Amino acid sequence: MFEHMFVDAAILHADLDAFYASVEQRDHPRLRGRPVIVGGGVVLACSYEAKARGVRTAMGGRQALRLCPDAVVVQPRFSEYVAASRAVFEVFRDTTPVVEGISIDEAFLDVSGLRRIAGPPVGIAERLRHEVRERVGLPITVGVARTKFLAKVASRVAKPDGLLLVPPDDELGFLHPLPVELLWGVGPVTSGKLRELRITTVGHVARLGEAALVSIVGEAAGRQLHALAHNQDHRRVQVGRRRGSIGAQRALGWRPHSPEAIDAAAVALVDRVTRRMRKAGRVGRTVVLRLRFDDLSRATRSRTLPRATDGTQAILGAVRGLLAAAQPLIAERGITLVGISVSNFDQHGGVQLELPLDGHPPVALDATVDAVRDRFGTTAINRAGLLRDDPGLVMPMLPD
DNA sequence: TCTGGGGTCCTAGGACCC
DNA sequence: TCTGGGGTCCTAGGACCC
Repeated sequence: MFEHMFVDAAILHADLDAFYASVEQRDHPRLRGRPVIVGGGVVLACSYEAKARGVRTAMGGRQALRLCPDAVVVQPRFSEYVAASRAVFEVFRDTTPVVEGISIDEAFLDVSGLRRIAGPPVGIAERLRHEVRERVGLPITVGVARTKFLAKVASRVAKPDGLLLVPPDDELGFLHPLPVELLWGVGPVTSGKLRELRITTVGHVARLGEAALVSIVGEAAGRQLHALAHNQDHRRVQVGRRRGSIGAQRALGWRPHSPEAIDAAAVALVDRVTRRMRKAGRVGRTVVLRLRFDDLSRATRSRTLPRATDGTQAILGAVRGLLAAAQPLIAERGITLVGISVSNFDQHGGVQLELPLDGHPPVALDATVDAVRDRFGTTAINRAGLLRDDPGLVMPMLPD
């Protein structure tokens, strides 16, 4: 009985292929079939024709053109990408209400409950790919599996423009031969550590004890790697997760910068971030200043305010204080990038529900709370309170 | 003319509290 | 003379992800 529930679980990981570059190829037929690089100074995205020549995201534009001299370089059009993303997410939500967006071009979909009305998951995935192609004109790869992790790995293996089901009866057979780099949380550093120890496949990781892994990569990462390598992943697809920070940054280039120029950049960043906060209805307490220097070293300086705010002046004040404190560092190393972010969000800038008491039995209240959780994430509501003197019921959104 | 612009999560030490 | 156990919050840094 219980087993049955897990066997039936079906998760889709849907991931647009070379997203920005595909939008450009869609909108400009002359780019189709050609190596396309989006972004000049640095490669923001590249088409599969460019990838085949060794071009990679985040690569310097110079190096990219050396590898692929006939590439077409186009300037990014972010508003077009946002519009395309919205259209794709509409297709996702037409497929199932349980959609967890991961980024502009990627989401998990839980289709477990849809078998009766929509058929087996692979069919749903096929139709999803078809719909995205028809309605938005973009190629998308879908991984289908019983867990998030397997679905994500499947889409990576199936790229580009593919579909792959991890058969529930041979998950380990699929997983263990794969390179360790496909495990979540294994980047260049961890990969290096593991490869030095001749641990190159997921199967090798699975043969290690948890304690050994923890001693190599640390507590949390070690536990996670151990679990994933043993195909344990109980995370659910979460609807409506809210982000925990809002930030902006700007590269300044290599020439020296006067304090006034740095301050002007900071003012612009604070303005951008606080506008986004007000639009999103978020107020935050922790302000982080991020710096990068001539020698590529980095530093962060942070300050936590006594109360949450989205006010330009309050946050600018904090940023200026942090900048002043970092002045010796800036003078010594030379600054090439400045960024800020605000986190530690309070919720009462967000959502407040007021319900009349009359005719609202606890069941209706629960349903409302669940609806808000679905919309704003499971941590959006942490306490519900009854205010006696108030004509209605007020549920403040409090932090954990 | 050597690297963008977003984010998440974890670790570790210090201050402080019970 | 010698040192427990548990917790929270803040700061700084780092790894990783898209």
